[in-house]
Amino acid sequence: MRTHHMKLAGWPVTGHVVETQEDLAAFAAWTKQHTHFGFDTENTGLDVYATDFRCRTAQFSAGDTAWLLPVEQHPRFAWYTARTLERAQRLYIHNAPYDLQVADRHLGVPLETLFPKTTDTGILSRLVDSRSRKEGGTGHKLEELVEHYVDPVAAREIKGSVAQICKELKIKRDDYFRDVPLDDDIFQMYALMDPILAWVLNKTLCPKVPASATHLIPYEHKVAEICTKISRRGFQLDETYTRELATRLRQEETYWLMEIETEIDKLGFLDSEEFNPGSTDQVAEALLYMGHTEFKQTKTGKLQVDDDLLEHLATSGLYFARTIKEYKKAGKWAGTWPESFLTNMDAEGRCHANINTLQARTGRMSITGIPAQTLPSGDWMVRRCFLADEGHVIASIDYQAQELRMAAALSGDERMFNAFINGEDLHQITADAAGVDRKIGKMANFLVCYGGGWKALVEQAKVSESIAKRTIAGFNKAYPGVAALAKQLTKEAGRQGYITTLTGRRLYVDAERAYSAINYRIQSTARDVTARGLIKCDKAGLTEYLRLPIHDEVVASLPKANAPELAHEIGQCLRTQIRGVDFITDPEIAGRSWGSAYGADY
DNA sequence: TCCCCGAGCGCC
DNA sequence: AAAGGGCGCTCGGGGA
Repeated sequence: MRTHHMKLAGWPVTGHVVETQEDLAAFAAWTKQHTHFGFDTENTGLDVYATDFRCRTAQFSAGDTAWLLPVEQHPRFAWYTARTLERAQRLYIHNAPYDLQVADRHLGVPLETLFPKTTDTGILSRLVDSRSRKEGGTGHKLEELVEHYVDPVAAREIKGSVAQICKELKIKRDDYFRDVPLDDDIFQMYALMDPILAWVLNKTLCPKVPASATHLIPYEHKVAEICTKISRRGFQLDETYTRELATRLRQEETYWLMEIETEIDKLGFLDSEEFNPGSTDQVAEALLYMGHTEFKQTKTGKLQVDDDLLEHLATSGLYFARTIKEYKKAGKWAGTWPESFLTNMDAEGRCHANINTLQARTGRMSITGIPAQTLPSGDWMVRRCFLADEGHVIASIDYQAQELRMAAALSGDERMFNAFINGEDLHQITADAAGVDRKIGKMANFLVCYGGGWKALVEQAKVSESIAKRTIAGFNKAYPGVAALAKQLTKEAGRQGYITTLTGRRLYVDAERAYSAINYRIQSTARDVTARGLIKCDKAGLTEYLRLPIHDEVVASLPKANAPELAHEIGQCLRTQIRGVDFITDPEIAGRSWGSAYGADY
């Protein structure tokens, strides 16, 4: 057994390392004295479902003492880890979905056993302040939180120690954790400190959760548990189709690259070998040479070359603009979607999206790994990559106008409220109030909920300044309650620096953008509508069918035979009422692939 | 060489 | 009066 003596915020902390099987007796004796543990694992990587993933070590803490077990060295170390996890009454973990998926898949202790007794300090920190470092918050990484709340020096030393070694050895951080020998002192101290920090952060953060939000603590843990179960199940990839799609897009990219070279050669002023069509700067330069001078500027003063401009130039006959547009699109699509799906796929051909249940500053979820929330919806070719399970079909259950209904519920605006009750066309109402097309009325409706003004409408709807002003004024006339709410929340945000949502969540609002407050309240409360729906689905035993939550929509894989009933049941679970406004859902059943919900045959 | 940022674009 | 909100990912480019 090896023992490390360390310091945290001036206090001594002790870390013990199990080195041989004989050391296990001392570890077991220690665990018998405690019921609550900080917990953490070190592993070969971040993708728990990768075929070469291994759990390397497990660490427990109680108060100022921690233990490390070299799980990868002997099954008995893994066995003791699993028994300790099962026996614990309470676990404190930073970013529990990760470590609990490790325990589930690699230590044989299911999520269902551990999540109900876990406190995730990541969740606590987001309830205290949802903002990232960049947005002026504390951030949510372990090191960031420790630096802010516990001990800046220790935070820097811990983080710095590994960073420095990586620099010396000229390796990446990921490689270090995969390859470092488990008897390395620096590694051991780093690993031992983490569960101690989780323990300390729990103590520190709990009392800082605003009173209005304390009831969200168990709720957010339930939401995280459900989403972790969804991640664990994964979404079946159609590997053959996905490979073909990736290949085809790369071929298109190559074709357009050759077309670009031809165009550049024709010009004769640039070397086509040197020209990089992926560089916005160089494309702008080429366009200048071609005599186009009508550029907008980006906020750093560069010439703006976006889709709008290229499309405009292409339709007015400039083939070069077309080639750039198509080249960029093919490459971007290949790399962002099918190729990334194939990289993320596990041995059974399933993709495990990483669902961050409280990622956005409004509490909205985000999905990383496979960027499932950003798949093109105007075209089925990318969504076609994902399949319902064998014998299943895809179902999509989404809320009807979730955010606009939330605007009605939160503002209590009579006209908007009645429009939903009577099934009137909200977009037409705005349009009529301003004397514009329905399409523009619709844009204005969303824009106001996003805190936007007439200038944004000019950009988006391509209308004149006066029409845009008239439309926004029309909205305010049609729905005065929404305008009043926006004003009231802006004032509230300016006065106290934050707003509180209907569910009690505290959201800080930047003083210089206080007008965002209404959007924050709408978006955040809408997020909670979906999250509460997920909890109802879980209680009804439907989680095994869920594949992805996407803001105001849930995607599911349902057994073909009773897909309609199950889709209806999910829809009923998601449905809710707020202040008399009904949040109704549209269950839709498609075919085997997700693409079939967007027009694909299969 | 690595890391961070801006620009651009996909979604709700 | 005016103010478009929230994400993730890719690439190129500049600085360390």
